[in-house]
Amino acid sequence: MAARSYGQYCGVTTAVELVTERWALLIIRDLLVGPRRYTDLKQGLPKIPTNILSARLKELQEGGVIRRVALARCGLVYELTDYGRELEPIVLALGRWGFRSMGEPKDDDVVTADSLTMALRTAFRPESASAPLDFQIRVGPVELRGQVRDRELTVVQIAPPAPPVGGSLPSGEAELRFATGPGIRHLIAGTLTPAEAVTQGVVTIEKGNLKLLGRFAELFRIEP
Amino acid sequence: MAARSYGQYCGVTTAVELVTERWALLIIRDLLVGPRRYTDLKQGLPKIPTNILSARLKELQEGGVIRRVALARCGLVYELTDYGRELEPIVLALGRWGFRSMGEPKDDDVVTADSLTMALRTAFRPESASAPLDFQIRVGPVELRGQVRDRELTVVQIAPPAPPVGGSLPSGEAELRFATGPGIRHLIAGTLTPAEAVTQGVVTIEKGNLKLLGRFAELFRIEP
DNA sequence: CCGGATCCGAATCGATACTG
DNA sequence: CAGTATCGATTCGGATCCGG
Repeated sequence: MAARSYGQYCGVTTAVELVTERWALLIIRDLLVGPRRYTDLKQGLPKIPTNILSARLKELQEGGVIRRVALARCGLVYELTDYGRELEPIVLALGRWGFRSMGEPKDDDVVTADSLTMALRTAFRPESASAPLDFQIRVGPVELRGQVRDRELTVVQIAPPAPPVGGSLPSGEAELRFATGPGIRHLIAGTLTPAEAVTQGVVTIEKGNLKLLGRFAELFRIEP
Repeated sequence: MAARSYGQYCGVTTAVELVTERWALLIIRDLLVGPRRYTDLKQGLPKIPTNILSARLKELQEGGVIRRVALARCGLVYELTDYGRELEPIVLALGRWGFRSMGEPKDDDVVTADSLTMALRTAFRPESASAPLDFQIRVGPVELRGQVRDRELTVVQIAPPAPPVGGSLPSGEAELRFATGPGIRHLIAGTLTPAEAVTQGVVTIEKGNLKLLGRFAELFRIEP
């Protein structure tokens, strides 16, 4: 199992050995949203083979990046250690960087709740978040509730059938609710105005108006 | 060749597909120091198979991360594109993060000029660099000249036999010159004082004094 | 259903040899 | 110098199976 060594004594190399093996950073991405059980991770990473998931979880534990915790009569969860959580700015920066290389999605590409949550976090610009905003975004079956307060973003995942586990839904209704798809990236990139996004069907406003969508587009942006 | 897809439409996933395949980030690390020819990369990454180096260089070009440039009658070099250079803060952050997990070096671990250059960059703290410093550090056969001016660090590699290619050596002599080994990480981590490092043989001062080594230790630090 | 372990074919990687 | 070619060693992917 021991990762084949790169044979260098160097911090970058050590980090690379710890977290860049196949699937490892995506596991970390999902754990940055919150603790997850084995099955959650498997669902959030539909294409990961179970033996690889097992192996990575084991390696990440040995590396001190994640921890396996038994919840009181609620099963097991994996969560990031403090050390692992320090990867957050790195993963967010990678997401921002990679965003600019996203082409069109392939046919079987999926958007998961965790990946969309992290995508919102990567695109969030605190410096533009002087005013609060409550919104709800839906991409396929994934629905998220976002709340911006005091230049901070909170995202809660809305489970399709049951109410959310753990965290409580922010009280009150979202001012803005919209459905969208892959084309949302043009709004985030600034290559489509909110008005264009709506007229071209990239975004469908279910509640609220263009002005609120404009606020959203100011808050979440990754420029080239 | 085609990297097996992770099947997710997400910026983090895109970045992971572009730069986390085996050896890719180490190639990028070395190119962050400067343009390198194929043979330079091969020497700086002694354990990389040549077919993998070829494959990665090809993939990174296709991803727009690096570029292949023909130098006027001087052969070919690979260099980062502007897009690729934006990975610099990410690689530096990864190096800082990984530093804290570096144990003792394995027997066949090497320290290369490029890895040591980047290590200095990862550990450099501009906020502590109010005063200038000229130093020269040697680890095994690798010798580097560092210059701190206006809270900025410049590192030049000193080739063992011939004078450095391209950049010119900073004029004047270094105030501080020392030889060291893997144990230097204890000085960087702050778990060894400069005095202890010298008395324990971790650092051998060849020119300058303990006070100057103390300045070095303030400038280059990664705390737990 | 949760949390994996096992097995096996396919793809990738590593080491070496070789070439324009 | 700048890579290709080859081939055995590893790892990955997909499916199945198992204990609680």
